[in-house]
Amino acid sequence: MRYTDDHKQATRQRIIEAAGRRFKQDGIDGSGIAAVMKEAGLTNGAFYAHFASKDDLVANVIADQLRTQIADLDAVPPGRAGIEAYVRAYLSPEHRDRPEVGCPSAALLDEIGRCGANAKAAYSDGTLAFVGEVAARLAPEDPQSILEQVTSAFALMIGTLQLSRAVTDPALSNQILERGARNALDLMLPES
Amino acid sequence: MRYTDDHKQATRQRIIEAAGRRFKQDGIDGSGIAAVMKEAGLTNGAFYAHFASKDDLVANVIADQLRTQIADLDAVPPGRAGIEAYVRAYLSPEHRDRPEVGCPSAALLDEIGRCGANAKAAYSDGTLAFVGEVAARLAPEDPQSILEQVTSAFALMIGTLQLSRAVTDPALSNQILERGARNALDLMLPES
DNA sequence: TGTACATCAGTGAACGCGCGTTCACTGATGTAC
DNA sequence: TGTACATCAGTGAACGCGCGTTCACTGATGTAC
Repeated sequence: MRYTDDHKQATRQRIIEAAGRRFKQDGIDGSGIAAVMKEAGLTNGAFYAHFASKDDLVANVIADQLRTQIADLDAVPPGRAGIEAYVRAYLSPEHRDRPEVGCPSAALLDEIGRCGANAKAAYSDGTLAFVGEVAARLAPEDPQSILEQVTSAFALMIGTLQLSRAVTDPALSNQILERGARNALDLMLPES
Repeated sequence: MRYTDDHKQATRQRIIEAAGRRFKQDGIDGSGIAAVMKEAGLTNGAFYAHFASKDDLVANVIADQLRTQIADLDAVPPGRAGIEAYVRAYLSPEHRDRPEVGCPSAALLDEIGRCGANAKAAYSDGTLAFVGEVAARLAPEDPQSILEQVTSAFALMIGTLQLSRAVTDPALSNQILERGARNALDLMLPES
């Protein structure tokens, strides 16, 4: 082996993360291979040493994005208070204004719906794991009982963030976020 | 005038509607001018006699899509029963499986968030008018009182439909739709 | 320890193609006489 | 009523450009002796 064992893996991961940022900022269709590679500090030719095609990259980026989103839950304090803070941060003006470092679902969900089978499978698996993890934090003894409601609340959060990004009146945008947070929490934590 | 007064207007409208279908099916970035014009039964050269640019078309398509969505409310019976049927039709497998003739928000909202000011303004105005009309049907005496909640329920409906389109397991997809419909109705019609 | 070598991650130019846009032209139309 | 004409919606080829992808090459690396 000419290079250290994980040198190539590290480069690959760097490309995946750069692509994640670009995709979330400009859309999947709106981001070219050359731009992604430049953001990763490489030239376009190196791309095909790491991925079979752009579709292959897309599926890997989606899987990685959801893995990160799940890993970020580790920083959330256990119980309801933690989830409440998480929802408020998700539906905050800061998250709205920085899609490139935000939730992949809010930035890309309709485009993912038009992607190929691999990308959709990666999204499906990742999202199921994510809502499962949230449910486990809210009801450790029986996560299954609230899984559907957590999933539905997540759909509300995604739609709310997208709507807040598309609307031109800043006051209305903030109001949409606030109402969305209240409703998402009501769906997930009914007796609160 | 060589042609009838509204001949050119009719062609323009045909292009806008063809573009609406294509955009919702393949995305805005994923739909070329040539493909749109072909769907309208024309050749690409005629495009610039009707629109200044693709951006100009996009803004007009978004405005037209929301106008249609509002006009479609006329077919909805007044009162809660009508809205209930509307929500169930919106979150139905039929709507999920035919994005090209469905809701523009569900098909395109994250892409609209990345569009220019004109497109976002068209979306913003149209959506405000749409939720206003829904609120007027639910609370004719005081639509303002439920406007925020109707908007939030619409966000839930959009996110739910997008999620149902991205998920690969059909049973899960249907379950997401059903739960989303129940929750959307709970948000809009609290005492039902 | 020092040198020649094999490896292979990354370079950068090139491929055909479809994009958004432009433009010289066509030919069906309603009007003028 | 019939013919010549001006209008202009629509045609289709072409523009430069960036796309996804390919490939001959480079040069830094760890290994062998």
